[in-house]
Amino acid sequence: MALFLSTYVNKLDKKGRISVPSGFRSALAGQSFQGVVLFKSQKHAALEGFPMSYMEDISERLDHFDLFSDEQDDLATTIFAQSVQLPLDGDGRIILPSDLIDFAGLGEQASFVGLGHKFQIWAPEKLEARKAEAMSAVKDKSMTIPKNNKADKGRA
Amino acid sequence: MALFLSTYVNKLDKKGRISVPSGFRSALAGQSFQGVVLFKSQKHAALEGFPMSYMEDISERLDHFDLFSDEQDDLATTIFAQSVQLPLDGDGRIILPSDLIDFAGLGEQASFVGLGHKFQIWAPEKLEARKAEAMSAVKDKSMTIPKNNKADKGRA
DNA sequence: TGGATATATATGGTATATCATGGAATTTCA
DNA sequence: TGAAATTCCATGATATACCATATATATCCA
Repeated sequence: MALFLSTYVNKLDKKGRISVPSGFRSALAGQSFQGVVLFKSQKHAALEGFPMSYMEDISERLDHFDLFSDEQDDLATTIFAQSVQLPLDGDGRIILPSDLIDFAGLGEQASFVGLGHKFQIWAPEKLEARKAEAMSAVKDKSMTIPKNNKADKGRA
Repeated sequence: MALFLSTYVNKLDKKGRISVPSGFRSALAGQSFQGVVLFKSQKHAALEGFPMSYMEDISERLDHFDLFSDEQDDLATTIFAQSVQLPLDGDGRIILPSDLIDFAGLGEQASFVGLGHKFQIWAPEKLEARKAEAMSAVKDKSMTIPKNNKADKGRA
């Protein structure tokens, strides 16, 4: 599997430890860094999750700005400074830092939400509201998915 | 790890000694010079930090200016002439020169801020405001991350 | 088809290694 | 020979690796 798909609810233990769903782990196969990168969502009380390769990609793209430019500085501070790198332990778990647990309002459980090349982590209660909201937005605005532009294929 | 990620707060002792976060040290693995290069930021009361290999990259960028042009001369003087090379000691620490400590306004603690290929060192109090500023700038100006231009690949 | 056995995943607990930090000892250089 | 810088060592806190169990899923054989 190359994509993060569907939703899984797993338990968070006292030490902040939680299993990454097996399907998500296989999406990470072949990565140089066996683990995930997380940061606080700008829009929701949730965490954004990426594979390391995606962060490296972002870093390269930021190099297209002038060094020390406002854009490079602001974007890098917003993205990289706030992100944490969490390695998988031998059993496929990660340890969530307590400030991220607080930010997302996680209790005994957390939902892993697959979103293709990235995923999110939510408190299960809050996720329900979010899903309803997303579905009604798609419906009301009759949203559709754009054509795939082949010329663009290199980077999603 | 190939990138400088997240923010770590470490202690500065009386001799100006401070631990480089372990994650940052592994980003330096494989470098010919085991240590970092620091210089004063032009925009902030903070220090800019790079691995030695990246300084060569900066040097290449300066080659885009004409030799002996004002720009090249000024930038080179600002960056290269001011930078200090700090080796890691046996325990992964560096010693900050006192003028850099004063410039950044560091007290008992200092924050290492990961920004991808580079990092910054801040007084923790000042960093909070900076992060808020960066986040609102990204939001207000609707900054986005440029697509990766493959034609550019040779030099990022 | 049914039962039994294997495989993989999620989860809980414990032992071990690493890291950050403070201080002392030794070296270097003026 | 004195001051500064570098190296070395000790320690508590924290994070990492390890092991054990349970639950579910898949496989195999009779």
